[in-house]
Amino acid sequence: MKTSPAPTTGRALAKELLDWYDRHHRDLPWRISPPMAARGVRPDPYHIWLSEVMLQQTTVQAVKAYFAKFVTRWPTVDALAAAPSEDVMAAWAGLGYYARARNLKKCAEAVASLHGGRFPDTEDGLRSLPGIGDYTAAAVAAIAFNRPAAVMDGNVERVISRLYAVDVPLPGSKPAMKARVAELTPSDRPGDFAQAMMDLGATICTPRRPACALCPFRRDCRALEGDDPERFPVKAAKKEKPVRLGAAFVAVDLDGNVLLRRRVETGLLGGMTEVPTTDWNSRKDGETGTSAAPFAAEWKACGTVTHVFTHFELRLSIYRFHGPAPNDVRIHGWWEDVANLDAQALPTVMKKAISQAIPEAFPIERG
DNA sequence: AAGACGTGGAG
DNA sequence: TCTCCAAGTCT
Repeated sequence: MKTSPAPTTGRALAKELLDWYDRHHRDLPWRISPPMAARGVRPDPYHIWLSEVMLQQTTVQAVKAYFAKFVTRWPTVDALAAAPSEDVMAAWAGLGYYARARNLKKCAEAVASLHGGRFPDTEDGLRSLPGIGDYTAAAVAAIAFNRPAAVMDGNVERVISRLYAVDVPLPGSKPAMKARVAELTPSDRPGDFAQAMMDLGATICTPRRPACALCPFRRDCRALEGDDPERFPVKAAKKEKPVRLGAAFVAVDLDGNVLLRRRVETGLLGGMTEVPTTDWNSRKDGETGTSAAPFAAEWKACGTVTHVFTHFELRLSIYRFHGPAPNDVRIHGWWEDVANLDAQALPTVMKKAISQAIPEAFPIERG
């Protein structure tokens, strides 16, 4: 039988965590580490904002290369604001959730034109910008501007739900948990506290097999006391993914150009580039045929591509055409040199479709 | 307020 | 193979 943990004040918990962070923080490209911060070095709000948007529902590992690419190409928010949208979308291609890229551009333009190139330094000011929600507003306010904002992301939800053994399922428990975070957040180093909570969730208080023996909260954690930390956070059950079917048409002309189109600005893969496809629906496989092709020709079936999106699974039948480019008025879009496909705003599912039809199109990415 | 919205890595 | 999920936001 375990004894109850000694009652620990929020202030003491915060100190435990910050001490842990000083020794075990991760070094990340956009982060000013505690030793540097102690010398008065401050983070670049542009870097913090850019990284936070990229990190929404995305792993640190995936973000690193994109972050480096963006800050090299667009070193300031003004530079990003001045960039063509197509360039930004192409640079974002592969990272997913493309509304983030559209809003990134809009936000940069707003900061450049409405705020003279400087980010607002309050939660409310940040929250009003495109693509900045509760989490990102609090994170940028705390990390970039040292405001005592309560930062709660998936990591913090996990840490808090375990620390207090929260039985109410997410997302219903969110407001109560955010109140807990607000209690704990110190006025002294709120940015480091937020980053420490997230590092703790990412490296110690992990979804599976948490390393509780190494946790600065191990003496205070109600979930550990109950002996089953993995039970938290409690979440609502998720639905199963429907399957949708469609066909994609990869046309290559005699000069080695591929027919591409731009998708509409909103919705799935909005504003990104694609090869012509049918609608994606639940009709039986093979029913589509080539009647929906962008032009009448000898389309050759060359297999299928499966791609899993967040809320459905897509099975695309791939068709290939090679021959003279038809002069067909129904074709909207453009013919792009195969050698130039890497510079296009092609989402992963479209790269898969093109690779299936013409394997030499993306030689480096073939595995 | 519940569903739309991508992708790739880990176990 | 398959399930989960990673620093959420918008409508």
